[in-house]
Amino acid sequence: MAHKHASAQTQFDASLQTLRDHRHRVTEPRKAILEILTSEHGPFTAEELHGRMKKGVCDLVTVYRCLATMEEIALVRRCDFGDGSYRYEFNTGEHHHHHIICRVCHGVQTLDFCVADSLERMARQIGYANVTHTLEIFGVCSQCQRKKVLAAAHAESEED
Amino acid sequence: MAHKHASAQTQFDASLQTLRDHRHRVTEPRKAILEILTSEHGPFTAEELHGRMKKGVCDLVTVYRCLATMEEIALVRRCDFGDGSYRYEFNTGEHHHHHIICRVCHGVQTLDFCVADSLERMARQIGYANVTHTLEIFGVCSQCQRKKVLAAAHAESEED
DNA sequence: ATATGTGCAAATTCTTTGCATTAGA
DNA sequence: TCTAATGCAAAGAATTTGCACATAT
Repeated sequence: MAHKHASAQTQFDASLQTLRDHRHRVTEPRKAILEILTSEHGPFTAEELHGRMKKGVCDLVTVYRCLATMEEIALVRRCDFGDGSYRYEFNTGEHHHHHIICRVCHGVQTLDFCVADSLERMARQIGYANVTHTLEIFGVCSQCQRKKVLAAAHAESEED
Repeated sequence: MAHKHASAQTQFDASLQTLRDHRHRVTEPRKAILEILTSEHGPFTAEELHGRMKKGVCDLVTVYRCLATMEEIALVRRCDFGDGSYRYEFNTGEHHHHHIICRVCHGVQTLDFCVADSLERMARQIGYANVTHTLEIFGVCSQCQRKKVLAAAHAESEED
C-alpha cells in the first residue's frame, strides 16, 4: 500500500520496452508522447499532446499515428468525454481508474475506483474474450453548482 | 417482476409529452425518430435512424438536430462504440443497461446489468450533482473467437 | 400570428491516407 | 542496409451552421 503506482520513469522505460517487444521502433515522437503520458495527469487529445511537445518534434499527423500504434499494443487507452475528440492516457494495466467530467467547466477528476472486475467477469461468462471497457462519469462539480445557484438568484424567471 | 419495461407505445406517448413539457414542438421528424427508438432495439447512428425512416420524412441534418434536442432533455442517451460515430438509444431512465460490442464483427449485445448506483453514489459523495455515466464493454464474441482459432490453424506462423 | 423547426448547401472539426523522404535496428 | 516511421498535403467522414422557407401551437 506504500506506493501503488510505478514511478513515471519506470513506466516510461517499460513503455519503450513494450514498443520494442512489439517490433516497433523507439522514435523521437513516440518518446515525446510517452514522456508526457507517463509524467502528466489528465488524458490528452492528440492536439493537446502535440501542443505540449517541444516545437518541431513532429507533426500532428504523427501524433495520431503514434497513438493508434500505441493503442493497438495497449500502451495507451482512449477515452471519450463526449465533446468530439478522443483523449488518450497511459495504460497502467492493473491500476485502472476512471474520470468524472464536469459538464459545465469540463474539469476532469480521477476516480480511484473501478468496476472492471465484475463487468469483465460478466462479459466472459457470456462468452466474450479479450474484454475491455470504457467508462466515463459526467456531472456538475461543486464549484459550478455554486455558480449556478448564484446565477439563478439573479434571474429567477427561467426555472420552468 | 412481471413486465419491467413500459410498452413501446407507452414510452412513445410519454416521450411526446416530455417534448411538450420542455416547450418543444411535436413534429413529424421527431415523432419518426422516437417511433424508431421506442420500438427497435440497438442504439442507432443518426444515419441509421435516417435510413430507417420512411423516405422523405426529413433530412439527415434534421435527425442530428432532433437528437441534440432530445439529448438535452434526456429523452435519449448517446453511446460511443469507438468507431467514429455516435449512437443513440431511448433513455428509459430507471431501467439502465449497457452494451457489449464485439471488436471483430461489431455485433452488439445488451447487458441487463448496471453499475450506475455505486458509481453515481461515489460521484455525489465527492460533490458532483446531476451525475450520469457512459459505459461500454468491448470484447470478442464466441463466434469470432472460433473463427480466429480456425484462421490460426491455417497460418500458424504469425503468432510472434 | 409567430416563434420554432426544417431543408439545402456549405463550413467546420477531427482523423486518416498517399507518397516521397528520413531514420531506427 | 532496408523496412518502418514521418512530413506534408490533401482526402474523408461525421457533425454543425446559416439562412430562407414551412409549420406546430
